[in-house]
Amino acid sequence: MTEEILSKTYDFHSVEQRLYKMWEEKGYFKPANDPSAPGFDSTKKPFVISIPPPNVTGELHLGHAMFVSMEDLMIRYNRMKGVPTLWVPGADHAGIATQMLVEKALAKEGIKRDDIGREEFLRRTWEWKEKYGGKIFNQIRRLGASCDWDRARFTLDEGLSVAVREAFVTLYEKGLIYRGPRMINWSPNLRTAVSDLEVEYSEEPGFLYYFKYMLADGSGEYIPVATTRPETILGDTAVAIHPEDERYQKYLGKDVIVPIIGRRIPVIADEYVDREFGTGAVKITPAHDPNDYAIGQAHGLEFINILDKQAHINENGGQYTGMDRFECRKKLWEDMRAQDLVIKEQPYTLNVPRSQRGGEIIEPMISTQWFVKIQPLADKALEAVRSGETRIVPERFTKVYYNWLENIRDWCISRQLWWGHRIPVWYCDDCGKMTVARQDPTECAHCHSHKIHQDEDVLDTWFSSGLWPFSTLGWPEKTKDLEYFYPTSVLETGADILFFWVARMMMFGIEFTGKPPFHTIYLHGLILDEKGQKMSKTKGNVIDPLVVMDDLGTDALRFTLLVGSTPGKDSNLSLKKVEGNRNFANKIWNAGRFVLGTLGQIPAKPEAAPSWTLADSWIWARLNSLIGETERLFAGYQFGEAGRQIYEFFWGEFADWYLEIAKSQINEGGDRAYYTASTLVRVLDASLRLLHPFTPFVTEELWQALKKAALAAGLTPFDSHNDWEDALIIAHWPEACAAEGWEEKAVQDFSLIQEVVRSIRNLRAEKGVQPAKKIGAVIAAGDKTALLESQKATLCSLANLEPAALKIVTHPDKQPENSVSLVVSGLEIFLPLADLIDPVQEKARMTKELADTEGQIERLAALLSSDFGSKAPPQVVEKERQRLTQFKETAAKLKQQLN
RNA sequence: GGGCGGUUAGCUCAGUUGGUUAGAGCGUUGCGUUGACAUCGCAAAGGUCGUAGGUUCGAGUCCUAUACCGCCCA
Repeated sequence: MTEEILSKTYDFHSVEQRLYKMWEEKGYFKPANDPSAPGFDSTKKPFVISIPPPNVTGELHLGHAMFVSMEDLMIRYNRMKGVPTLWVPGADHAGIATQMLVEKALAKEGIKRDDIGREEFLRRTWEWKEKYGGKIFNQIRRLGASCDWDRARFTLDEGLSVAVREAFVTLYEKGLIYRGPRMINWSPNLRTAVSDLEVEYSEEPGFLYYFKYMLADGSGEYIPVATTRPETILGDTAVAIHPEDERYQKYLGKDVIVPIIGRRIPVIADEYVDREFGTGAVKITPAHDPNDYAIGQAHGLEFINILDKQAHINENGGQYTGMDRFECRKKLWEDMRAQDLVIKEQPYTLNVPRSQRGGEIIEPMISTQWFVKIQPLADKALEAVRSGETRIVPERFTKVYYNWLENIRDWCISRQLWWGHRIPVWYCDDCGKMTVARQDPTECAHCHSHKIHQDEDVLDTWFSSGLWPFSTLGWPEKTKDLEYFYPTSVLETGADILFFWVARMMMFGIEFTGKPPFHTIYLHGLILDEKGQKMSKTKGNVIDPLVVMDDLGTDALRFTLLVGSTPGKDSNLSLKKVEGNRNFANKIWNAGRFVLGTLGQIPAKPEAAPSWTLADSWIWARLNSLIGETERLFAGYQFGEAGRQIYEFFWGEFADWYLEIAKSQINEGGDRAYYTASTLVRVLDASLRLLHPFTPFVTEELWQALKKAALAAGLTPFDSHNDWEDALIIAHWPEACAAEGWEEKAVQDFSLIQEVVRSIRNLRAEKGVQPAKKIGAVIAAGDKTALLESQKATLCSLANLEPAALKIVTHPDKQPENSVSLVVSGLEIFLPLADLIDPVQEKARMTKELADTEGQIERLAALLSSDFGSKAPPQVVEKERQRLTQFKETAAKLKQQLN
């Protein structure tokens, strides 16, 4: 008897938090083989994942839910396989995002960050972090993440800050970090530089402005020039033409006059100029356009910066000084029109650079910043993937990775923010030289002056994230964790941060540890809404994972995310799907409830050795083949497909068929009941093990009940040589039993029984036989007579036949009277339903069936006599030959009945 | 401009070494409920796998071209 009464539907509310607490308290999230614990075995290869650190002040979204589900699946799978696993959690300080958040909060109090100063601002940001920083961790816990919380790290932790210092100084010492004025992307609102990656380009309607560049010689002649950004005219230092452009040859070497402000600038020739674009002559603004910057350098032009930090016109803008950039655009153009310098404006689609954060228009500017000389690092990161040391899944992203690293540009790492790792460089007020140090210096390394001050800037957040896989394990210290757990195993994250994060970890990992930080990069796609659109607050189509978990359960959400897509592909999520998987969780629950219920109805011990029914053998064979398939799919990172197959097996085979048959087998009592229960327990156990990485909560809860009841009944788990473990989370992953040779036949035989049952059900439904009404049947089974005879009980219960009226014969003496006949895979089934049937209709049905069958015969005969017969592999041909034979039998029987 | 992905049932998607009548869930239709589950069961309808060529005994699957949608890079 089972003591436990399980609720009729699975109540995830009462389960999830309790189980999570239990797992954590029992230490299951910690590595089974810990280098700091006694009995450590350094020869065991661990499985390690570093979590993609979410923003410390962030809120859980589906992207998080996706990676947590995926990583937890891999971790749980490996843990169950007995591999020591470590999943390192943590959070990212997210410089820009967090600073913006805090500034916004301050703004509500009417405070600007400059009002309170750096120190106070940082104090308040830490306060904010302490207050809200734990939130995201708790939300990740709700997803069931089995990470080792004791090892949780934060990018601004002391240890990680040491790592950042070490990395910066090392790179500096190797000459891979430099400081200097370069063309960078400036975010006027944030008043900081951002990297190339943090700029997004959007196509927007605008104008191409045509105007006159008057010659300086007073001839009244002009060169027509077009631009999309007239305000940059203020910073023009040349007009360029193509060297072979005959239209403008005559102006080469002459000077022209910058409109309004009157500066004399040269006309130069450069191959870069596109003769087809605009007028064929272009203005050159070396300080505010990346292409012009290159030309400016090549031709030794003057670089005139016309913008200040807020993108207002600076003192170089003459009468426009102090004006906003867009205001200046208008005003300048009006003034030029007044002076008859304007030719025309033409509608034009612009490619506008916008900030990834906030969306404001980014200005290319020259600014003194810190850079990483990236090519040497990129080369090594390329090589690691080319050599196969690190593999990218799905493979097609390999090309994207190559492409980016092959064309990479130096990385601007300084940010004019306060929240972040301050650049470890001190400037001497006396000798002017720099001191770059791991420890805060008290004096200048060159002249020993004490008048030094630290660089005001902080590092790009991704600089510290790039160190994540090893900084979290203790680097640069040679900790035991680092030694044992590094390199990590799989890096799992969204395909959208391949460049931002993954590539940078690869570069830094190899540079600082000599090893790529992981052997596999697994990328998942974006989660879109059910129509395939990006979720956004403005569109109002955001699905909040916390709400979904509240409404439908964590397992349902996880299963949906895991099974909903294939590697690297975006997937559309709809609540309908999650609902479907909530139903699946409930199905698991109720199948479990049924199995538990049977355990009270069986004898304490069997009397004889087991004799298995066809159904027992069938479900066992199917289970074993499922285990093998799952193994194969997991090895190829095909988690979604694995989940789908387990789902199909559990619902479509175990619950729909085996459970139904088990009911009558249990009713037989005695050994039959005992061994049926034992099969139920073992198949359920294995299923729960296979499902656990996908749906950890419902499986654990049910498994605990199963274990208790099975122990009471003296039944073993799936692997009968093992005892029941303490918890499913650490239970052994099932291994398929070696095939013994009977499996194929059992599956084939059972399929035939299924077909017979289905066709009887079908005909009953079609003819409107009362579902509760038991009917009789005569089955002429030929060489399958013995098989059918042995499955009489099953047939009766599944097709609702009257046992006394079911006759299995080899051949019918004559067609039973008043019966309707069915022909299934060479068998003839006669059902006494004549009174329900219109003979004309019946004849039409059979005629059609015969025609179909003969069509198949024709098709197969043609196929077999074609080149297929001689060139296709023998097994394939044989398979078709058998089908042909069966169709012929069927046709013969149909003909006989029609006569 | 370059690259990648998608196009399979009304909808959302599976379908990884090419094997011959293409699968699931949802939705639709009909029937069904006194102990596993109505968050359910049984059954049915529904697809020339974007288009055009090609390779092959055989193509949803490989190749070429093309259309449309989406993404990335410039």
